[in-house]
Amino acid sequence: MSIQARRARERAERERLIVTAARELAESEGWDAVTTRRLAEEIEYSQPVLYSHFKGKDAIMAAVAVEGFADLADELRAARGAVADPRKALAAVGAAYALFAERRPALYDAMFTHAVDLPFATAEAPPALREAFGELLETVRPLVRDDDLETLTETFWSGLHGLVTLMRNGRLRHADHERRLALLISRFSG
Amino acid sequence: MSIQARRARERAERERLIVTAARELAESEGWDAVTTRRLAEEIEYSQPVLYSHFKGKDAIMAAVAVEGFADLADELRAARGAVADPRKALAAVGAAYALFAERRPALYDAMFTHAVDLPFATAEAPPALREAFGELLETVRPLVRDDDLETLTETFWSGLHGLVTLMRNGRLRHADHERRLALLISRFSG
DNA sequence: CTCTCCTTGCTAGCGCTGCTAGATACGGGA
DNA sequence: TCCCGTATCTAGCAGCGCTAGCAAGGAGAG
Repeated sequence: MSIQARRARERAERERLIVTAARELAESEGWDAVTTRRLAEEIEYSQPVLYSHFKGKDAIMAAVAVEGFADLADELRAARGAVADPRKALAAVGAAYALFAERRPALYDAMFTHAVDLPFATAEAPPALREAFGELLETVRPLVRDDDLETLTETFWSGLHGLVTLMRNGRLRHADHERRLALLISRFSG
Repeated sequence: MSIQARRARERAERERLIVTAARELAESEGWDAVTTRRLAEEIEYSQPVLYSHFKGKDAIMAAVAVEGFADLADELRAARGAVADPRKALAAVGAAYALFAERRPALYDAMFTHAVDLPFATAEAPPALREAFGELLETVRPLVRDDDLETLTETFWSGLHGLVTLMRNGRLRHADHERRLALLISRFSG
């Protein structure tokens, strides 16, 4: 029994190793550099080992994305907890969100641009995803009057997501980033 | 002289053929189906011909994206022109934007998800891109007091873009799409 | 302690991708 | 009619995600 336990443990460790390697490689050289051959070399195993852990490359990226959502949730929670006033909390969380996307573009891409088949707005969504959205939800809650909390949060989130993605693709003037962010937050503070 | 003119004309026609084929193939079967071999077969020429017109596949996608921006500009202009009241115009343009993204997802992807190296918020941006943004700008203009027209337009645009992209990737509950759109517009109408 | 079996990871290769070098055929100008 | 430049094609390269089938290792039975 304990032999199987050890094997299961080692397997789990190697799975974490794969996800971590994929994430670090993507963050340092971009997702184009994350090929199955390169990834296999990085973890010092052969290619087919990857497929004994994940269905395919997409599944590895999805696993990285889930990690990303956990990180995002952490950062949003920290930002929200640091400020007492609800309006300032909204601003802090919005800024934290934008900063996350700016500092970890590859991770953000995995979370939103790739990994489309990750279940999200359903009951089967991984806990990390629900948690990240939950942080936004709790930030918006004190500011909403009616019962449209979820809808309002989704809309605010869309605003943030639009800002950071258009920004990253050079669609917006780089200089006015802070002003756009402040403007978005002000429109959702009332 | 006229021989060269004819040749140049034929060349231009074939270039249009390539872009149109790429666009139709992407819209009917998705961008994954748009391979250089498939595209060559579609236009009834060999693969290398594509490279005598465009630097690579990305350049073809960028050309499709520019066409997309022209289409988007047309639809936004029509929506804006159909309504006199500025607030209703904002709603109409916002709805037209969302409808464009919903009805032509492959085209929207080419414009925003792919074709990242397309110059946008600079002087070198293709006219179609400036025109599409200009439509949003003119829609927002009557509603703005201060001199933050560009920043406000960019922020509103980000909101729309965020809504449609998160929506398309299953990140938002499908049912409340209209309410989110209305909410975004209301926040930018005041 | 030895033998057997099963698990585990490897080598090799398939069909595809974007892209290009070199050969070929075609058509205008002398 | 011949020549030459251009335009186009055939064939192939390196790399991709993924997998079939083989070899080696350790666990369990006698």
